[in-house]
Amino acid sequence: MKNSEKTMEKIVALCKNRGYVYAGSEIYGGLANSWDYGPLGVEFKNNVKRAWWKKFVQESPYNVGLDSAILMNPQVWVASGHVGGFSDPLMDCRDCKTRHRADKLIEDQAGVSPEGWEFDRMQAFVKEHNIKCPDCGSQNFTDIRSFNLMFKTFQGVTEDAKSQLYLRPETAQGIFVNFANIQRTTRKKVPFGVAQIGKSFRNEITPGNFIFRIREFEQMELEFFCKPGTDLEWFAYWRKFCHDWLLNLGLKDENLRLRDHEPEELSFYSKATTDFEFLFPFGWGELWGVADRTDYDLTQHQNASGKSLEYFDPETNERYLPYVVEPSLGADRVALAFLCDAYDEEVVDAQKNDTRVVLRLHPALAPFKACVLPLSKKLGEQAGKIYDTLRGRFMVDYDDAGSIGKRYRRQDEIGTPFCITYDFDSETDGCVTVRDRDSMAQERISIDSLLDFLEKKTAF
RNA sequence: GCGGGUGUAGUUCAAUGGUAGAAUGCCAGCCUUCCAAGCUGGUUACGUGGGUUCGAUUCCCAUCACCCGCUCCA
Repeated sequence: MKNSEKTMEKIVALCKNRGYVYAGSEIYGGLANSWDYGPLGVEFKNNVKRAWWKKFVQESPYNVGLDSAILMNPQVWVASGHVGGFSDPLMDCRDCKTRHRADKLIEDQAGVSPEGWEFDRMQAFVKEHNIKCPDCGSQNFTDIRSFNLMFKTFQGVTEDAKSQLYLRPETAQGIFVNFANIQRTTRKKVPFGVAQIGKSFRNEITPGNFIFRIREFEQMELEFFCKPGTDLEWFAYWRKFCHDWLLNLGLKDENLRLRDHEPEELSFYSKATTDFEFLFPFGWGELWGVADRTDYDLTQHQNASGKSLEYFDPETNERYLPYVVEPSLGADRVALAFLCDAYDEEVVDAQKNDTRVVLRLHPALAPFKACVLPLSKKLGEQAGKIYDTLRGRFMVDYDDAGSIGKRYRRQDEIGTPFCITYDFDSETDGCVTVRDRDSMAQERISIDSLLDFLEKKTAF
């Protein structure tokens, strides 16, 4: 099908109807932009995470894993810059109803950098210098409001300010504060990396687009520590590594673009950044940010904590703060990208207006690797034995309801790569028919070789 | 959060100031020897809370959610 025929409505509907993703808290009227992964969704997302972990940790000679706490000492967020800098000064134009960042308007129109200013000062400046709405020219702005993107919560049963904490807005800081622990205990030498998968929370001003921008989301981050001066080489290395990972899992290159940030676009801590963007039905959206963060984070934490985070290089007898290359991927986003990329409607018979919906997921990502189908309900007992055997090693489904064609279609729609049909000859010849989701080709193979077959076909 | 629109079975759509119908899906049974078959039966809805009214799914208000813009960046 054409990209233009793919719509979010279709994909969201499939997700809801088949048990990939449901609206959160639905029986209570829902909760804005919260989504629950259903039985199929959790398998799928786990497969995405597993595929990432395998490439970035298990198979990597450089990297080790970590699972740090969501709640951290609040000083972490002061040092990282999130408490001060993670809130945007926003004001709305009362006339044309557009929203703007006050600091950007000041910079654009007055040529003054308001970095570090209090909101009151910015607001006074906007009035004094006749800053205008860039859309309609009006000066009729609302007051500047602060939108701190961090979720606040409390530790302990009393809700006083002393025990106020934040839910982490990124997993990266858990890695930075553990840098010395990990280096010492693993005896890793620079260059090495620390990978982490976990939930993060941001009070996004405007979430939306299904699971693309949600307030509670999951990140898959790698912080790769290297010697200063080698950082740009490693940046290029990980940029390609990430690209290959996406392509090997079947993401179409034509729906992907790598956008290198212009120098003026770079974050204050970053020396180089590449955004991996995917062409969603709603447009290009960022999937993966690969950034050279220099020694910004380790410097901040070393200064704020007073603990040395320097690395001693035994080969050169030097001490230095490593530079960091950070490929940071949104798990929900990349899962959505795989879903959108895989979604297909194939016309089977144009005259009968017959189309089948196929989710062409990489077999390693598909929730079910196979579905066992008895050709007739009378064959249920024997087919059930095959199902029991396969279940021990793979996520497999079983379906005996309806015609065989209908059952194939059901599996196509949820992305199951193989259907295994037990028929009236199976008892005598010890073979079953394996039907391929994408080609619809059928192959007769022996029951004994099914495990090996699936092992080979669904590996990543 | 602001402005505009929407809200009836799982889904797609009806009707109505006197409590709702269809198609499809789903479940069960019969039938069926490899690509949405057929027959029979069954299941399921007025987002939530107020108000007006003898009575509201229908009118009004609020709230919640969704869609489109503003904003963002994993």
